[in-house]
Amino acid sequence: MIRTQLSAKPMQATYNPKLIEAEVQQRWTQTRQFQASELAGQEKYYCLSMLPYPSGALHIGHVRNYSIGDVISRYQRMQGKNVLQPMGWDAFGLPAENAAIKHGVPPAKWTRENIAQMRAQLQQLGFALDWSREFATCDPDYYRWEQLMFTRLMKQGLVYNKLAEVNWDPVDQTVLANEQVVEGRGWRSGALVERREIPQWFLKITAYADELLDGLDDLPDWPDAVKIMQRNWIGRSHGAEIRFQVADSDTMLEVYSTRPDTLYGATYMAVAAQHPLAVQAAADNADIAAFIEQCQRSGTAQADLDRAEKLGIDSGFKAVHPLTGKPIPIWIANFVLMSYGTGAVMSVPAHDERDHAFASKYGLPIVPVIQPPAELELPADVAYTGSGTLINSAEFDGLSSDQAKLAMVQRLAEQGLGQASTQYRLRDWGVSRQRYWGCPIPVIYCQHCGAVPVPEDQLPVLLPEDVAFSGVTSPLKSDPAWRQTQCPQCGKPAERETDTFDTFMESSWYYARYCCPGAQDMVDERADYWLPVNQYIGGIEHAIMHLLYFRFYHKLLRDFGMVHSDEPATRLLCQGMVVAETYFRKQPDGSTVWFGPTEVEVSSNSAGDRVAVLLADGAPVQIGATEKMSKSRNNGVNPQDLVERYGADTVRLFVLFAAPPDQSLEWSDSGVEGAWRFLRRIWSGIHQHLQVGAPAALEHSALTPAQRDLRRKLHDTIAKVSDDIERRYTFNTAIAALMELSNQLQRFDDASPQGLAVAREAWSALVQMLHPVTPHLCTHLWPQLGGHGDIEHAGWPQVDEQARVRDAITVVVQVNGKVRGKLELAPGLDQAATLAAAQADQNVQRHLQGVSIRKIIHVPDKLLNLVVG
RNA sequence: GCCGGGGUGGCGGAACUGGUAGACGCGCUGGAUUCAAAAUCCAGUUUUGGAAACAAAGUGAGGGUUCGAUUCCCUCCCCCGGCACCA
Repeated sequence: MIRTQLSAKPMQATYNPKLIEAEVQQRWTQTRQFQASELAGQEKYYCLSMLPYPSGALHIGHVRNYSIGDVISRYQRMQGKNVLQPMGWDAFGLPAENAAIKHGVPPAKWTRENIAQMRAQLQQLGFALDWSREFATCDPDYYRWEQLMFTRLMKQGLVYNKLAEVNWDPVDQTVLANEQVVEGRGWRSGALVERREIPQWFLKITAYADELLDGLDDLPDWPDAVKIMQRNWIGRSHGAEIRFQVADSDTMLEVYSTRPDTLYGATYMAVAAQHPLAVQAAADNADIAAFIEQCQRSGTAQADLDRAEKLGIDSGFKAVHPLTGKPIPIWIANFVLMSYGTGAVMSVPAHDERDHAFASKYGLPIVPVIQPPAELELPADVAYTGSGTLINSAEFDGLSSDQAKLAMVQRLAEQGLGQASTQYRLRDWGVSRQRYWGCPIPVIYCQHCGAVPVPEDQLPVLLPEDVAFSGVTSPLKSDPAWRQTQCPQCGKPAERETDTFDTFMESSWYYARYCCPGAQDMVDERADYWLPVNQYIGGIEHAIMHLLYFRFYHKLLRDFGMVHSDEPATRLLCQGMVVAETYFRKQPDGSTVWFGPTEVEVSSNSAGDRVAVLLADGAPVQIGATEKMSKSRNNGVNPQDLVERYGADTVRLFVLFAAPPDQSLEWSDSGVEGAWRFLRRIWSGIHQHLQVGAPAALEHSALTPAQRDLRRKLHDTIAKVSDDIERRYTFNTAIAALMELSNQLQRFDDASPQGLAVAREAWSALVQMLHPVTPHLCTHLWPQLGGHGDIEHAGWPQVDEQARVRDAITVVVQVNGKVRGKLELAPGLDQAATLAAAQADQNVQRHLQGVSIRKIIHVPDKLLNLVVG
């Protein structure tokens, strides 16, 4: 018999995770257990968890994400697959700049120290990661390829520059992220934020809108919620472009509408404050000028704009209705955005809620043109937004909405005033950020040649790392030596682009780079072995933006011939967030300081309200919303304390057991004790089992009923756990099933040779099934139970269907839908036999007295419902 | 505001395809063990009535479909995520 290093030692009576976890992890490192290579003869399985932002310390949300990935990876490995599970760092981004401001540490140094700390924490948790492929997105050897890609996209015409709005802090003279705008004010200065237009780079994701939308149909193993959200985000709609002439002028006002059938109901137009007509109107009208200025005074966040009061002012201009020829007023409105479509809309207050509210407020006419179906009863003074029959629409009266849409578009086309059009809600991807800690955008501005991509042989454009960072101006912008260069085309002095990329750029292609560490191009042929990703796992908060950019980038890589599939990941699991309460104090300067859950104590006051005090000074802090754990809210729970107290296996087991992965989890560590007790019971149960003696060979025909019961439980459990892990992703119910098996196994007290054989089969399978969840413990126990070799390569327990056959099943008897009895019956009984058994039951008899059975519903082997009266 | 998800015992959750509501775990109560405590083990634990058998109510609120609804439909309330510069 081959004895492994671990089995040579006698088993200790008590479970000591510290000892065995360190020992097992050391062995994994020595044998490079999880280093993956491209093995042609073996089926590959690429399991990828979203890469973390190195915020400084792992929080429970990370543990949840990576524990899920690790269970799937280890399960697939036990199924015989060649598994790749890599890890890296999404290392650029705002928090490093914030830390630099707060603590005076250069972002690069802060980031790299955080990475070292978090890597150590991940290793302590025992995830089966291939560390040989690790990288940080701030490594020049990573971002150089992203710069190369961008210059290639420029040459392909998939990149362009245009003016776009940003949040401008007029006091700090800096651009703010939406997150840095709090109630309309700059988070540090407290100044009212303004919208300001600056030139920015865009990627033409809209060129792929149709493919991104239609491709969702080819992703059966992505959650519906994600696909629906992406569909709505892309927002393909079919409608018409309609041109309204501005009265007494040659100017045409072009609008897009999905409801050309309501054209006769258009009683006014609305244009954005930045629209040329608005600017023109403001030139000789102080009120309009003041209104336009007022419109500038808000941030750019869409949610805030939607919630803001809808305001407008008459521009004084009139538009000519394209079909009636009548003049209608043109208003300037704060809810129309220049960056959307044409910056102008036609308003049909009778059939659009927002237009209705606006028209009511400003006394604009409301003309109904769609008659709702007769059976619909509608409250008065409300917009009817459905379809119906046309009225008040001249010769179009009587047509249905659908017919009218076609007819109106045809008429407009004949008159040269419009045509059918398909539009998308999706906007091109703005990738410019006015920040220091990001990937430099590889563009040189030349007075003669314009914006020129940095030639490939001059890449990467390195980000200087040893800088002093004040937080107001980017070191790139303030360093003339870095900025100044020569134009690659004409050789004359020129300036570098000082903006950096949106960090979504880095996280859009990292999955491909993991496949080919050290490749001398963006990716190489090894990507063809590993891609697409078999299982992608990450937070539901990434359902739209990251996952859309990720899909988009894959299509770009495909069109450059670098990958050969249409979608980056075939299966997706979105875990719910781990959320926790937040605690804060407002500073006199208007800023907010956030405190972590370990820094405060929460209790109830005499009025029964929850109050919190800061432990450090005993003074109260405010209790904020319950939100996802984040650096900015400081509400992350560090798993380190739990790992030190209970070991990694207990922590992994508990986060998986606490809730199904797709549900959000409000953090509380009560219950960790239960996970810990369970592992201790497994340990002591096996210890006792080994003490009793050696098991005989299993003889199926010689088993007692109790022995058969245990085997049935075991094989039911194998079937359930396999299904829960592989198909349902409900690790919580898989663990519950293993607990049930363990409970029955501990009660099974049978020292006979066959009893020990059945117990040994069950303990061994239990340890195998638990291995993906608590790998250290199971790796250690496997050889004790006589398992050969690595548990990773021992396969997955097989279901013995014979063992699952039952000779009796519970059938529920209902009378009028209420449970009145439970019968233990042989399987496969027909309705008559089941009814006979039910009528023999005393309690059922009681409920059948004095009534007659009117109807019988029989679900074989499950239920008998007697409808009586 | 718009899009997506959720709401079940004291708590986390289970019930997978319309068929036993509350698996599993935490907590709590009682008991065993102990000089004592911790740990461990055993029993109980949705609410109400009852010694029990059993009965009634019960899955955010209200309504509907059905022999039967946590599950399907409608209206509403609350919570969470996203909304294009947090990642």
